[in-house]
Amino acid sequence: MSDISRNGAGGGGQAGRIGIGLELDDIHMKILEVLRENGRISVAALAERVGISRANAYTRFEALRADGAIKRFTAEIDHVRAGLGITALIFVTVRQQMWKQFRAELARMPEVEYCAITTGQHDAMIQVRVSDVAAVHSMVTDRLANIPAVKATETVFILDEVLRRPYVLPSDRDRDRDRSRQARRPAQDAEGGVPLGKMRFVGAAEGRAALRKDS
Amino acid sequence: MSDISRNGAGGGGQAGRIGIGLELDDIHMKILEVLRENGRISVAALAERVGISRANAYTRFEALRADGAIKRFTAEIDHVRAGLGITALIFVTVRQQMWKQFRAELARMPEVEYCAITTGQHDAMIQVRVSDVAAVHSMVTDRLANIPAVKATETVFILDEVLRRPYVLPSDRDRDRDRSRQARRPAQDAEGGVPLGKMRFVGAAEGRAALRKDS
DNA sequence: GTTGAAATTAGTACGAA
DNA sequence: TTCGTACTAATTTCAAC
Repeated sequence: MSDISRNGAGGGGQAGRIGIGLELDDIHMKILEVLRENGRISVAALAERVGISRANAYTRFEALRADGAIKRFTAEIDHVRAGLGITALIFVTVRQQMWKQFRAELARMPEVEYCAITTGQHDAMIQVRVSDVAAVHSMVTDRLANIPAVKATETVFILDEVLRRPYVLPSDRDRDRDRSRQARRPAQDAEGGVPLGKMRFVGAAEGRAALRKDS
Repeated sequence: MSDISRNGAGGGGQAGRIGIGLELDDIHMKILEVLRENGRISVAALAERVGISRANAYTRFEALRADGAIKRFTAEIDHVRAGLGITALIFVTVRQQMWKQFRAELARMPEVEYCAITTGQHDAMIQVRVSDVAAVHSMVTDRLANIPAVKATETVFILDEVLRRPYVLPSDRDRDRDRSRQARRPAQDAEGGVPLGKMRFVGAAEGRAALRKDS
């Protein structure tokens, strides 16, 4: 329930994969598509929606679960209704060689919903859900500041969550690419190249690349 | 499937709520707790785990769904296994009075998994999942840069996802507060106050507060 | 809000294509 | 592998308490 890095969920991609697992074909993808929208659908209904037999659906369903392609099923909760109306992002600069401690402390903070290690100015981004702004303040100044591993933080509040897709899959991209061929390419070609404003890519700070796994 | 702001998911809290809906008691919370960990559990098993009768569980389950406290059930997919090994965060500065266009364009980008409007230096943060780094580059320079509403972007890569909780609930905080009373308070009191390093809170830029809903 | 029994549906096993 | 079917177990609905 805490450390999901063993699933290779990080951006690196080459971490923690022993063997390929199963090859995912189009039908597997279709199954994932249905399941991400409706995690409680019965396997029978699932079979019908993707156009395979019930027995086949059970086999594939189990295979996807066993392989880890499906990590778990979950209910999406409305945080406001549940009493957690405030969401904040805290960008954390972590002292080198103290990641392990930082991760351990994170696990002890139930208000942390998500934490990712990033490139750029800061080392990690954590998303917290709390009941009021005071709780954010206390979270940052009392709890995070007390962790030796934490060098500095920067906090922003989330004013609105515009979009949350259950899970993005490659098939979405394909659909989009098809759309792009008809509608979007012309617009790009008309400009004769890639337009650029103030687009910044921010690389990793210092020698952090080697520290990815429990350093 | 796209705009979740009507659920009042934003940090503001006072947005979009017509009436209170149902009062959530401890048992409701327990149900949510179980369901966020195992979205496919049968209602019968759920009833047993929270210590109520099946009929009661069915009633409450339906009520939570109808009320919107449970927004949907979903399967968590391993993006790497599904072919999307790269995750990036793109911080976007949006031209004022063009939020509507920005949101519309977002909906057309299937690789965007999450988008939140934030306070601070940038106006929005979007999380994208793609198959390779080139796709991030093309996403930023070709697609985002082509949107007039986008003034500037800043991109960081996610190296590792340390933690993802299905959903944070207030009961977690309670449990934590109990733990704190025994273990954590002394440490704080011993220091005689709130310690402070380089902790920054970043407020909203310009006059963005008024623009929260479809401006 | 609970229990128990009927109706429905889900999950499993296995032979055939 | 996949499909179809028959079998068994479980879930959901609905009744009375």
